[in-house]
Amino acid sequence: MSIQIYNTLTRKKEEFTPIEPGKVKMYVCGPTVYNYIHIGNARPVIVFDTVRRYLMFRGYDVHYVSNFTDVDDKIIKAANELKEDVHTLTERFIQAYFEDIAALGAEKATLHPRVTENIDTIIEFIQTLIDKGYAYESGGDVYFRTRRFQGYGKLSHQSIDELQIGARIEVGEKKEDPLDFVLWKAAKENEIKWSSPWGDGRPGWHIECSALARKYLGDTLDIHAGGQDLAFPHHENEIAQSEALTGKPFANYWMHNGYINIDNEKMSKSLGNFILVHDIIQELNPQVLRFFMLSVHYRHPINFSRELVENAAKSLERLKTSFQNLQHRKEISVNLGENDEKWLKIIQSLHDEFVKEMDDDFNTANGISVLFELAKQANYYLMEKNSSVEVLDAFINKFKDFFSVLGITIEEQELLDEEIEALIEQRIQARKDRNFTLADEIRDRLKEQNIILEDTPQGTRWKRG
RNA sequence: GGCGCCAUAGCCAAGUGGUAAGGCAGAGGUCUGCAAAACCUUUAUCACCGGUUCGAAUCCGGUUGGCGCCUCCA
Repeated sequence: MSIQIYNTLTRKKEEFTPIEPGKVKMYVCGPTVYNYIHIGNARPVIVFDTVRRYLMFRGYDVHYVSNFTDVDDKIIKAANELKEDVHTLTERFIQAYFEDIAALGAEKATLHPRVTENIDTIIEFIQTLIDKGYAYESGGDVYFRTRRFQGYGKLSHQSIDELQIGARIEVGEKKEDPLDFVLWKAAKENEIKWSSPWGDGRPGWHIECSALARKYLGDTLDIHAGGQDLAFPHHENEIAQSEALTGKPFANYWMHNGYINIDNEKMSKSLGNFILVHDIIQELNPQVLRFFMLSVHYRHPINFSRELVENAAKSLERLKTSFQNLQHRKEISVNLGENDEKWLKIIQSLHDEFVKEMDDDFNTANGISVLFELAKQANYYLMEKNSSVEVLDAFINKFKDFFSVLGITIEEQELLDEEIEALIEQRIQARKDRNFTLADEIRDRLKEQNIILEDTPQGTRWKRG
């Protein structure tokens, strides 16, 4: 079996074959760092981190590059408003970005190149496009000659003439054609700038990804990913730039995640309904947010509301409870399992099922349902009188495997302090003495300290509430 | 106008030709000193109309209702 990926380019699921066996070159468009990321930004972070984790789980060596756009109009505007210099501002939000994605359980990319640290590469890229006749300088700006590139529109499946109708034509236009887009922008007064063959200025919006992807991953990527809204024009323009330059396919597989809606409306700056990750994780477990996002297929829209997230939290709780109960049982179990073979077989079949679901275009929703099946089987197993360490470990490790692919952390239970241990012992004795009044009193007291006790045929177990 | 998406139980959500996964919530039950956790039972002819097929939630056509991109945006 092999991994199937839905490719925006062909609008089909295709078998995934990397350029170099065993190695995946993956590029994900990163944030423009002028503010904290919002939960819409968080979706590709979570989704493609999971894709990466799964590819690694399947044995691939994944080279994952994600850029920082650390200079552009919005950044300059924000810096002016805050009376902060551009670099200080972007550095601040880059650090915030790392904190946010860490909370969301996303690993850092293999590389996080910044635009401002790669100006030379970008200038060189632009110059080559000019030399090849794909770009031209005009009044200090440089533009890409869109119509010159055969195949423009192939990603978004738009014909160039239809695009022409929608294209905005600005007053004082310096373009030869409204479809042309800027590669290099001449600096206005008092703006951050770099010198170039075309005068002082800075890179345009789309060029960085083409230049950085090529510099760090080569002419052709295995996977290029980003939000659906980037497909046009951003990714379309990237293809034009890169393929005009190299004459090779820019990326073999294009992946796009769906939007997040708030109360069934698109989250957008103009509607003012966006939620910052930085804020929401103050009141909401970021792991729950991640689980919530993975419970819907990545290409489908997802609706965000407190109610739905709470629902996700309860679902996740069921899995964690099952996992914790396995661990508790292991602490007090005797190695006496009778049907080990049968249980190990069940676990193996669930593993196979998980792989099958995830192989199918990273269907995390179904992957999670396999986790629930694992929990169900684990709960059945815990109903048995005897249990073996081997089977318990097999369950525990399978939970860990699956959670690790999804990027969900199951924190180990912190040990109890001696005082509480003593109380639990005291209660066990009280129950033996059938002194239930005292037993219940102790249980209530511990509950106030957020320690929940549960009595099972194998003994008393505890968990934090 | 062009390109495209969605409509599945009270809620969320898989499933893209063989007779509806999973979770949450609800109801009833089992276990338990009580509780908790768990387990069992229970809740859908898949927006509507027509067609293709031995057979469709799944394919085709149409209708209705949502929505996205085409312009900075994950």
